[in-house]
Amino acid sequence: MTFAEENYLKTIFYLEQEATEGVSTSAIADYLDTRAASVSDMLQKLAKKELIEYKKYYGAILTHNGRNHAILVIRRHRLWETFLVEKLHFGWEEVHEVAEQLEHIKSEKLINAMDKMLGYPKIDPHGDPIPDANGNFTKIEKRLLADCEEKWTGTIVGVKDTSSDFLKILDRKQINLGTVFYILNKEKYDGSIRLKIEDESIALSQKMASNIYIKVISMQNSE
Amino acid sequence: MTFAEENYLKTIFYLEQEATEGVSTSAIADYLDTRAASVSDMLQKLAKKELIEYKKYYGAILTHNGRNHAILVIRRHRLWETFLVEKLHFGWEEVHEVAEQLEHIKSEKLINAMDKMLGYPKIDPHGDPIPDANGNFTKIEKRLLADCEEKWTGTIVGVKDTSSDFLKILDRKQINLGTVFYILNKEKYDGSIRLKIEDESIALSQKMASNIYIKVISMQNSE
DNA sequence: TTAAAATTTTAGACAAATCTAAATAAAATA
DNA sequence: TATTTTATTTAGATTTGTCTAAAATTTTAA
Repeated sequence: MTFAEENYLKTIFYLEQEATEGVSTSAIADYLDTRAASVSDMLQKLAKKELIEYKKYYGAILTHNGRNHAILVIRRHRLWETFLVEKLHFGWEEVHEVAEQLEHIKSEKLINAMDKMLGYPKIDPHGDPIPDANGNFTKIEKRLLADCEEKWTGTIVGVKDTSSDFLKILDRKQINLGTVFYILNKEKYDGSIRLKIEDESIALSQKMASNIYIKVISMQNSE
Repeated sequence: MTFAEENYLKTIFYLEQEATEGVSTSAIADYLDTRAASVSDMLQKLAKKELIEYKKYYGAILTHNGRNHAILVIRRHRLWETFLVEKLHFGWEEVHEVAEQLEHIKSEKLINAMDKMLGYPKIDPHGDPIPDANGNFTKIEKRLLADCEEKWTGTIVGVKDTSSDFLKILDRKQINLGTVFYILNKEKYDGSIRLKIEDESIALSQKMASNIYIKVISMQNSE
């Protein structure tokens, strides 16, 4: 399996989650910053290897084999990201480029040993789930912070309002991509929410909470 | 810089140490298990990039640039090997294949962080020196075990006599490539040597000691 | 429902790295 | 020194992954 093939499988896996039908040639081309013609060639190659099902002009979906391999590449990527942040103290922005290279290193023994060293983490520094050695992982749906309940634990994955004003407020409150929070309290009266982030208590209005995407880590009282 | 180019530079670096003149096409082809024609092509490419000096039918030598890059690749390789053995508890045989892949990961920050995490090691698990961030390393000369003294620590790097009979004896005594030993005692009378290997005491005749190449790790009493 | 626009595929080309087979140069030897 | 052997290079082909330009198909819209 070449680097290029692995990158295509990983991309198709991502895009499949949002697509209703097959993943289109142009969606892949956009994502990988390549030309539709190149994608078309590769899809036929992957289809011949039975890693995807592919009908011309219809798009691609992963086969059982293809999905397994895509999940393996994602497992490698997310474990390396975790290693870089936890053990080598890389910042959020710095990990992606390096993990894009490391995710193609072929050694089952290596990746399972990394997993063990890191204590079998379930979530990577961005809040995305890490597949285990059998390829199982809990799918985490992103939702608005405003739709969460008291005592949940989650991680910030994005914003709806991308205005500089809003981002500045988040910055000031130390809310970044990947920040893990615990919901101390949700006020029924006005929908305002109080979070605990790194042992500090932070208040957010309903309006702010409606503009922050999060992924739920736990819906139980983990304190 | 592609993987292939880096592998050629690394190979030329190794072979230069033994060659008197330029490194020959066929020596590189042998080492990389490839064809002379392929090597010839690549040498011209590397010469055009000013990574080697190359005269037809004469062989190659590294330029300043080429040498620096070769040393960087070797630094990466040996740091990864050290990581695999020290942190992930890989065996001697298992590290090489994986390190061959990892040595091509491009990130200065990554490799320097690994170096720091490992405590800036000077020698890899095979007893080979690890270049520092500036490319400096102490060249370790291989010598015969028979020419060593009491209380030295070293590592096995090769044999002079490659007969199956001799190798069987070494196997039985648990002496392998990479084995680290401490010289407990050297008998002046007959030149016989007693080693400590993994807390076991092993006796070798002068004849055997004259057929084993080692690298000195320490000439001080490290016990 | 037919014409225009957008998407997708095919055809042909290219760079990288390899190969085999043939040509050429260097080294060894008679 | 002339000839044979060995080593090296060149020529031409192949695979992988990409590209541009052109052809084919699907979608959109008049």
